[in-house]
Amino acid sequence: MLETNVRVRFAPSPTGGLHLGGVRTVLYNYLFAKKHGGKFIVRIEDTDQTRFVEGAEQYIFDCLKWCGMEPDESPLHEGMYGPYRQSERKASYRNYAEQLIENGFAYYAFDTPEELEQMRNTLKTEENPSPQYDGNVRMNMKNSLSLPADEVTRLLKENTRHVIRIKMPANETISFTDMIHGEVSFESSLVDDKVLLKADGMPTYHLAVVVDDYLMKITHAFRGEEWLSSAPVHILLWKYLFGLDQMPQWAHLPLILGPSGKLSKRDGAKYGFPVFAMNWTDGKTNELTEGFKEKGFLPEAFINLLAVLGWNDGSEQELFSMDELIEKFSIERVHKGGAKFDFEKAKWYNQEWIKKLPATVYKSRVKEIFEAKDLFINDDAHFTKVLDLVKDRCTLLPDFYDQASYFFKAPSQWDTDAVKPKWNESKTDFFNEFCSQLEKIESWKLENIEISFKELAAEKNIKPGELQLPMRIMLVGGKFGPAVFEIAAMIGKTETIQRIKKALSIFNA
RNA sequence: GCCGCGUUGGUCAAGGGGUUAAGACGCCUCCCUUUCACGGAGGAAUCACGGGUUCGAAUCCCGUACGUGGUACCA
Repeated sequence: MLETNVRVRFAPSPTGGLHLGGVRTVLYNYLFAKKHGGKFIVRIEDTDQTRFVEGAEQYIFDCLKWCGMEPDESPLHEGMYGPYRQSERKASYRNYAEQLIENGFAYYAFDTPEELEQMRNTLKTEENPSPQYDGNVRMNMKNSLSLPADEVTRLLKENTRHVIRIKMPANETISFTDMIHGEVSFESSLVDDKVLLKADGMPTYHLAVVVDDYLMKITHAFRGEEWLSSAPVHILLWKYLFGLDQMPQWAHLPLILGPSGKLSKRDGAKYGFPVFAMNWTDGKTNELTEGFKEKGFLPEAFINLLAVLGWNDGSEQELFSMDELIEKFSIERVHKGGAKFDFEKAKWYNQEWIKKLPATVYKSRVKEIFEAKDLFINDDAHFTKVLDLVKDRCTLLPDFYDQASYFFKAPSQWDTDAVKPKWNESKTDFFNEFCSQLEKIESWKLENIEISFKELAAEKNIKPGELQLPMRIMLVGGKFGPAVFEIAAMIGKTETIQRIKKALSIFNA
């Protein structure tokens, strides 16, 4: 393998949100490039103006940035092989298409959309619901193969709308070696004469990938498995245009599936999990599709869970940082079969990464969540301490609000059902006296509070355990959170006493 | 319909002729903790089916079923 000049590319069309499968395709490209000291290129495939969506390109770059996968070359950082948007390379494609015609590998086709539809309708049968424009029908259509030469010249001269189609050979077995699937082969007679250049002069994907991969010196082409069926067209184009020896090595990545079949935006709404990397709002319908970021995922976790959805290094390791992935990734170990996305497991990865990373890494994001709920933080160091204290209990970033807001704000509701059944006067008495004891503590530390609490409990002959739960409810409002004395130590003397007194009045009301 | 690709517990998966068929998520039980988690110890649950080949098949071959992608002047 040529390690020195590996060049891979991610080639999205700017038509909407970036979903799981897309991010994983980027990731595998990125990992492969970094592992081999190569370049990771992003090329925007915007050859279909009808599907162009405002803002979609910027959105893609935002997602890549959030994930920590910055391209070496892209429309934003042009390298030596620009431009990096296919719409801006329009001029270069036609020559290649015409070169194919000259060599007998392609032809002009003048059929109108209506004529194409008519052909499909008349040829359609139950056994063949979607007839192709292929070797069987092309001589009955309007193209430079079926029409007399002078007629073709005339049509061309009159600027008749036309496309250029590849002429699939009659009986040829087209095969290639996929880095994941191994040897894959197709019969040329079963593949249709795909359009290469559209009537508006734009190339289709088929022509554009081949030409651009060549021009951009792409060495390895990784893409979703949905492309496997059209691979024979690409192989042929490489053979006709640049030579098979120049062709990149292909890898067709397995699909990521949803709970019931293929993963769709709908699944997200239906099962309550994100499918896009980041929030995406459809410009036309104004419909918002939630992203992993906004759901409260850490990019480290998102990358990790995507990496192992269809790949593993053969060991028992489950948690990988980006650097470890770069070190250990190998395209050959990518699975052949599609994998069903499991949100429960995805959450587990996030929880693991929250535990693993120091709170300083994600503190600003948690702070934003707090602020969105009108809880403002002024002491950052203290905030970090609190987050580190409660992070074992959080799976998604918004969980921090439930797990930590009471450190900054006294509870306004109390789980009285948890205390009332066993509440009595002697306990009221205890807590009243405990408050006076607390007043006397000079060094407000966890141990001192706990000692004071236990000594008083012994004196009053009450089991400390029976008092801890009420105390917890007093301080946090519910049955959750870290050790009570830890909480008391954290919120301070005055606040602790205030909360106990307030709760006492509620419990005894 | 045709073509391509796939198929190890519910999910992600290791293993690729001889294994008690790893591990993880989820689920259940117990321990820790008089909160909730974390952590720890256990448990239930699997080689899609049918034929071959072989002393021996989850592993190799062939069928079938199922899933998935393509079958556009979309990518």
